Amino acid sequence: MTQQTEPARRKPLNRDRVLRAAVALADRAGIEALSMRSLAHELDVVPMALYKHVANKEQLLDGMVDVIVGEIDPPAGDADWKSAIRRRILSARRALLRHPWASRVIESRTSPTPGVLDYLNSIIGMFRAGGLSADLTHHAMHALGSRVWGFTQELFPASPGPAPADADPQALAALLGEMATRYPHIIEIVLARPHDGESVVGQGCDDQFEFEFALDLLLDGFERLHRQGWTSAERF
Amino acid sequence: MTQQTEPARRKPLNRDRVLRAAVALADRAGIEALSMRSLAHELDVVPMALYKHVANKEQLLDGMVDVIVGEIDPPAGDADWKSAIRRRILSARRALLRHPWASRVIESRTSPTPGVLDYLNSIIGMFRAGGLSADLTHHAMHALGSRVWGFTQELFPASPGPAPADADPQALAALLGEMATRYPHIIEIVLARPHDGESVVGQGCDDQFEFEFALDLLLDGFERLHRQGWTSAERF
DNA sequence: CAACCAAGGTGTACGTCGTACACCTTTGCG
DNA sequence: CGCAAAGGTGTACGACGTACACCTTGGTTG
Repeated sequence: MTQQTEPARRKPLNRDRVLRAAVALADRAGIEALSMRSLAHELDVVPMALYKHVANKEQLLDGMVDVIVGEIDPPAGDADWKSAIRRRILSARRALLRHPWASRVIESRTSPTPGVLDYLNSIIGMFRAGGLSADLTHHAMHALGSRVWGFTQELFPASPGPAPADADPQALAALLGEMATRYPHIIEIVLARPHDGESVVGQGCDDQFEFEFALDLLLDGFERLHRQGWTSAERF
Repeated sequence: MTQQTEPARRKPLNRDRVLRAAVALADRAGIEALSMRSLAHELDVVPMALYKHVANKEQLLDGMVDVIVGEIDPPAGDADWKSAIRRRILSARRALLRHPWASRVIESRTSPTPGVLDYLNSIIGMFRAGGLSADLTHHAMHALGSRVWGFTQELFPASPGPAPADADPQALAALLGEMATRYPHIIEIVLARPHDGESVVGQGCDDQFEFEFALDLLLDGFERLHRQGWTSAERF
C-alpha cells in the first residue's frame, strides 16, 4: 500500500514544469491574469509551493522569457550576413507573435537573463562574421534596439544593472572572465567603444551618440527614398 | 470668523495640481514609489480625495504623460524638414531624460492621450510639409517607432485600443469627424495605406510590412556604412 | 530495517495596493 | 436663508507577493 491517500499520486513539480505552465497560462488568459496564486491553482498546488522552484515572481518572468527565446530558430549557416540576420530576427518576431504578452515582459525585465545574452551574443557574432567592425556592430545593435526581438524598444537601461557595488573585486574579475568565454562577442563590442575610458566593465557607451546615430540613419534613409520617388509597391 | 478650525485654510485641489505633484513625486522618489496613497499623503489629503480629480490610477499616469509631452519644444518653423524633425525629436529626448520614469510609463500606456496625439500629429505634419507622401510618412513613423519619443519602442499595440465595439455607430462617426479636424495628419496617413480594405477606422496597416520596412532600411544602412569603411569618428 | 534528512508541499498571516461606497463639510448662488 | 453641488473623509474589501513555521514524503546509509 504505497499510495493509499490520493486517487492519483502527483508527480513532483520542477522549475521547467512551472515555467511551461506559466507560459501556457499567459498565452491562454493573458499576462495580467498570471499571478502566483492563479499559477499555483493551475498546477493544483498551494501558492507557496512555487517558491521552492522560483525565487520570486521576477525570476518567474525571467524564466518565461528564456522559454520564448528558446523558440527562436538557430542561425542558418549558409547565407550572407545580411539575410542571415534578417531571417533570424524575423524568426524572433514569429516567436514573439506567438506569445503576445512576451514583448511587454521582455520590456519590463530590468537585467538580462542567460538565454537573452546568448541570443544577443549570437546576433553580434553574425555581424562580426560578416566582416563588420566591432564599432559599427555596436552601433548597429543600438540602432536595431528592440527590433532584434521582432518588436521595438530600448534593449536595457544600463547593461548589467546598477553596477555591482556589493561583491568583492576578485569575484567580479572571475565573473568577467566567465562572461568573456561565454559571451565573447558581447564583451568585444562593449569594450570596443573608444571614448569615455570608464572603469572596469563597459558602460563607456555614449547613449546620446547611439540615439543620434540611429536617428540620422533613419532620417537619411527616408530622404533617400523620398528623392527616389519610392512607393510602397517596390522593395528597395 | 470664516476660518476658525484650521491653522491655514487649504486651497482646494484640482486635476492640474494633482498631476504636477505626481510628476514631482515620481521624479524624486521613483515611479515605483508612486501610489495613490503616497501621492495623497504628499498633498496632505486622504487617498480617496484624489478620485475626485482623476478617475483612477491609469488616468493619473495618462495625465502625467501629457505633462511631460507638454515640455517638448514646439516645432521650429525655419529649417528644412529633416533638421526640424531631428531637433524636435531630440527635444523630446531631453524632456524624457529629465524624467527617467517617463519612457516606461509611456510604454505601458494602452491607448494614446490627446497630448500624445497632438505631438504625433505635428511630427507627421512636418514630414508632409517637407513633401514626403502620406504613404512614405506612414512607414517612416513606424520605422521611427518609439524613437519619436527620444527612446526606442513600439508606439501602440493597435491604434485606438481593441476596436470600440460598444458605442453606437452614430457616436462613432461623430468621434471620427472630431478626430479628423483635430488630428488631420494622423487621419490622413492612417487612411493612406492602400492594401487591406479594412472596415471603418484604419487598422488596415500591415504590421509585418512595417517591421520589414524598418528592418531593411537599417540593415541596408549598416551595409552601406560598412562598404564605405565608416568609423565612428565621422558623421555620415 | 530503522533512523534520518533534505527536498517538496502546506497553512497562516502580514503589509501593500487600488478603489467602492456612504458619509460629512464647505462654498457659492438664488 | 437654504440648498445643492463640489470637494474631502473613513471604513472596508478583495486582490496581490511572500515571510515563516510547519508537515510529509522518499531515498540513503549506518
